[in-house]
Amino acid sequence: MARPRSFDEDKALDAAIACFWSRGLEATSVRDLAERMGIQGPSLYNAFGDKRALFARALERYATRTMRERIARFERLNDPKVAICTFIQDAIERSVCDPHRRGCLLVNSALEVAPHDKQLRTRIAAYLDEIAAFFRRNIAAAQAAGMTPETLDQADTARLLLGVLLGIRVLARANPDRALLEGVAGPALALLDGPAGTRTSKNRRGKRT
Amino acid sequence: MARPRSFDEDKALDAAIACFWSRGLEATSVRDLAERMGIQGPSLYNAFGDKRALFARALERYATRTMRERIARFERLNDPKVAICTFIQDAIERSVCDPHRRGCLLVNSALEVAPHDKQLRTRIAAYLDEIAAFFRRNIAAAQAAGMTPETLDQADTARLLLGVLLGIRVLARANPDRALLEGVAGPALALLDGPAGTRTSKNRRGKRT
DNA sequence: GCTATTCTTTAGCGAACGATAAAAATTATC
DNA sequence: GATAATTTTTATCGTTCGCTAAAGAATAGC
Repeated sequence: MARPRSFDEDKALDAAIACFWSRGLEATSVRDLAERMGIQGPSLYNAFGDKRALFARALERYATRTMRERIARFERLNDPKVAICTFIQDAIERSVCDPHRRGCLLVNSALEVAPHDKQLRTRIAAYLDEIAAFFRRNIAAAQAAGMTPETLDQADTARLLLGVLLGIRVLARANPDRALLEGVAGPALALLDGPAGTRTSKNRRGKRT
Repeated sequence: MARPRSFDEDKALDAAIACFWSRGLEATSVRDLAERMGIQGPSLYNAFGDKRALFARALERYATRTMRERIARFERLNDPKVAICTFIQDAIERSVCDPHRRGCLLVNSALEVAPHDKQLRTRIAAYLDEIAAFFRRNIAAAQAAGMTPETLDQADTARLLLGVLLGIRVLARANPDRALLEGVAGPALALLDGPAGTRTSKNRRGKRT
């Protein structure tokens, strides 16, 4: 009953993600977006509303395709401590091998966008909370499996790991040095093993390289 | 031998700091800056060069008047562990009582500016390194005083604390909740006391509120 | 094939951007 | 008071910004 859309909305969203990821929300122009998405400006407005709404859509897609995908993938390993360590180590690996220093779109948005936009802030806080919940869930599982000391507070340790993750992402924007980033992560991940001298075959992680 | 400047350069820089702190580098216009600095656009260009050069000057002044001032003030307490804890706790306090969520200009700049500007990135990395050096210096002093376990790696623990600080600052932009931010800091600061059960009158910190 | 509906394209709106040329104003030196 | 040097002011420059009106193109229902 009407002219069909001539472009793939998901592919267009992926192009928008790439734009926002590289330059952020404010510094990305609608013209840049339209060009990378392979459409004209008015088509963008027709399909997505305005730049901010497109950003919200892009961020939601990023959360699903990147953050949630990783959480699900690492949890399928069925080793909660490995899931946590792999998640952090994966962020370090990506930071070190990221010549344009794009970092994480979610972290970038938490800093650039959250303070100035109440609606997006709520969504961003919810995404961050999903990461904290992932950490907490796996800390609890590690404790239940006797791999991590019961003395660790689940909520606070999860918060620590979230803070460490964000810190790594920020630090990497200025200085993506592996020794530095692994230095940040090391003592936090070591907490999961408990104090030296209490380690058994159950709670010792493999050597981190 | 020439017309003298009619404005105070430091007061103008303070106004520029306020602008960049609230909205970042890109989102702050030269017109905003000139107005808040109480001068006309061309006077700004005459005195500081361009927007980027003004930003560099503002950031350097911020580093001295805010970051270095706090480091010096907390180190004058002559208790290395208290200096570290107070630094982190101070950042939390400021984050919680910050209705505009301005955060820390240095952290904001590390994320917004560092990836896109090599010169500023070098400076920002150096500022962050000053913070890491503060942490390391005081960890070493705490160990020398028998207040902190020798088993802690000085460099990595300092890096962890830097990461935690940055993480707190980012997290606060989206969700400046005291329980959340203190949850991030708590397990990291507890590391300085060593494992529960090994604590003596020398290594026990006061209760954190 | 006509109509109704939606999308795409062309063209451009007014506003804000970073930056500057040129003139007026203010000082020190002589 | 004249001169030279610097700052301040006024008035823009050309560009880019987010966004949109209007016209043309493509589809489904009849």
